[in-house]
Amino acid sequence: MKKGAFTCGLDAALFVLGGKWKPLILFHLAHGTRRYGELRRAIGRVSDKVLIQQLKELQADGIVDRTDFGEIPPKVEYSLTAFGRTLGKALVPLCEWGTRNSSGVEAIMVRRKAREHRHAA
Amino acid sequence: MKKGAFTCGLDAALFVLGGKWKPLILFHLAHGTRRYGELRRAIGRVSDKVLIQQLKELQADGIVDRTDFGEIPPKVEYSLTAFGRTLGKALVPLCEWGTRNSSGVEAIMVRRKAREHRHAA
DNA sequence: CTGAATCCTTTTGGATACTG
DNA sequence: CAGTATCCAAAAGGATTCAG
Repeated sequence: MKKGAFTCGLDAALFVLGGKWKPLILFHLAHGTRRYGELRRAIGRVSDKVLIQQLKELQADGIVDRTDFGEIPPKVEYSLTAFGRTLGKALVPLCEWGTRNSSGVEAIMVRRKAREHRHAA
Repeated sequence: MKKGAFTCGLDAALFVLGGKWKPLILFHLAHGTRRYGELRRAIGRVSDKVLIQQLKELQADGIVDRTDFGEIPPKVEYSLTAFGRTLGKALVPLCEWGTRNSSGVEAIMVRRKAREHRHAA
């Protein structure tokens, strides 16, 4: 490894869970194994394409496990690998921060939308 | 507040630091006040436009403070607000995860590039 | 039910040149 | 030094449709 690819560990972590829905996937799988449709409904408004794509990446990256029961009708379960669980744990404080400051963050969201709106005018 | 805008705190936190360089900005400012050019050099390969844009958002969101000394030549300093520091702290475990698993993450990066390359062929 | 394939829109980031 | 303005390329996400 000739060069440090990342300036800090944060970069490395964010590189792994870059993708709009990955953190949410981690969050839901941290609570247990989920079937595909189950996961999709839990996350809500996300397209199959994107969900599948991100699940595949997480799988290729060794974060999630995919178990295909090879049956008809199809049944596939997703869960976290041991590695994935360590990442999930590192995510907890951030999750707690968001929970503690949820009202503050929602205020931020409102202000951002207001700014965008002004800019659109 | 009729609806929970976020399914979990994680979403809220990620909403705030969404943007390629924001985590890195947090990281560098967590170690102290920085002048604009200083920050830019610390981060490395980032354009003025994007850095300024993200700094402005972080400022509008109450994460960073901007102090313009109103002098010639221009001198502007950036630092974290108290709120920003709490977010910085929540980021630490993730940073540590990345550091502990840096080699693993670099391996992931290599494999991803290999996949992209294969796909390009 | 799980997922692949295609097309399309939006968003994001970057290069460059210019200003007080 | 610390930005601003414009233009542009790339990537990411989403809608829809189809298949085993």
